[in-house]
Amino acid sequence: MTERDPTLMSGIPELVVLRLLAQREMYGYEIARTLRVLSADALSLGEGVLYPALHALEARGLLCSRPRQVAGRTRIYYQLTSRGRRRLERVAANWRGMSEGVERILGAGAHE
Amino acid sequence: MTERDPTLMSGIPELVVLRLLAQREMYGYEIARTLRVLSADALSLGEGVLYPALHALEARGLLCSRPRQVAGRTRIYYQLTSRGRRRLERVAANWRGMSEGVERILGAGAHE
DNA sequence: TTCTCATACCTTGTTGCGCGAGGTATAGTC
DNA sequence: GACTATACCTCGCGCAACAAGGTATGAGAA
Repeated sequence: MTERDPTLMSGIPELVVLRLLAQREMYGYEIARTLRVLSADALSLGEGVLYPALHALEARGLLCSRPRQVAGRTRIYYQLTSRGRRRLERVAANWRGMSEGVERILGAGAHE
Repeated sequence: MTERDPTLMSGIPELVVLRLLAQREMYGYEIARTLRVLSADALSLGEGVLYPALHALEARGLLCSRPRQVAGRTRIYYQLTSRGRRRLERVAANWRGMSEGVERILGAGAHE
């Protein structure tokens, strides 16, 4: 199955989740917290976004998970698969292209 | 009626259209062309995106339009209203926040 | 004890947006 | 007479983001 592109927009949850997990294994709640901290609240994925996203990503074979008991609580740790790593490169490149495009539009007209 | 935020994502068509029209009056086909050129094809809104977007923006009072006959063809020129101008500031600020957030995530981990 | 807060997971339903695929019409060129 | 560029439009699909809800544990305060 060929991986579809997010055509143009969005896919930010996918992008940032893949990016964080590219560094180290993390569990859902931790991802949410890290995202909030790193982005200074500019990016805060609600749990209604995050968890479904994680499940979808795993179903697509981009992540794999394993549960772990820590202090009586269940955490589900996710890590990137090799497919996930390749996917990250794609969506990151995509983001950059789009982002630069927008910046050019926003910056245009300086020569008025 | 209070203007809703695009919560987190997207709204790029709205953003770039408002931004272009902030500079000068333009018609739909011209907007599409300009977008393609300025962004070096990174941003190309299909007509199935652009025209509905223009209509929606006008319906929300952010644009106003006037038809003009040029060389036997009808062009519909759009320009920003003052509400549109205010809206542009909002969505542009929004974009920057979001964009910087993403960049921080993408750039994170350099200290590994 | 009970209350509340932080941790940690989850699902359901709605909505709106981006998009592809189509459709109309004129002007000019080959 | 066909083809391209200009110039507008609509319908309908799919999906992703979101809000709002739900479960359960552990720790500390009241």
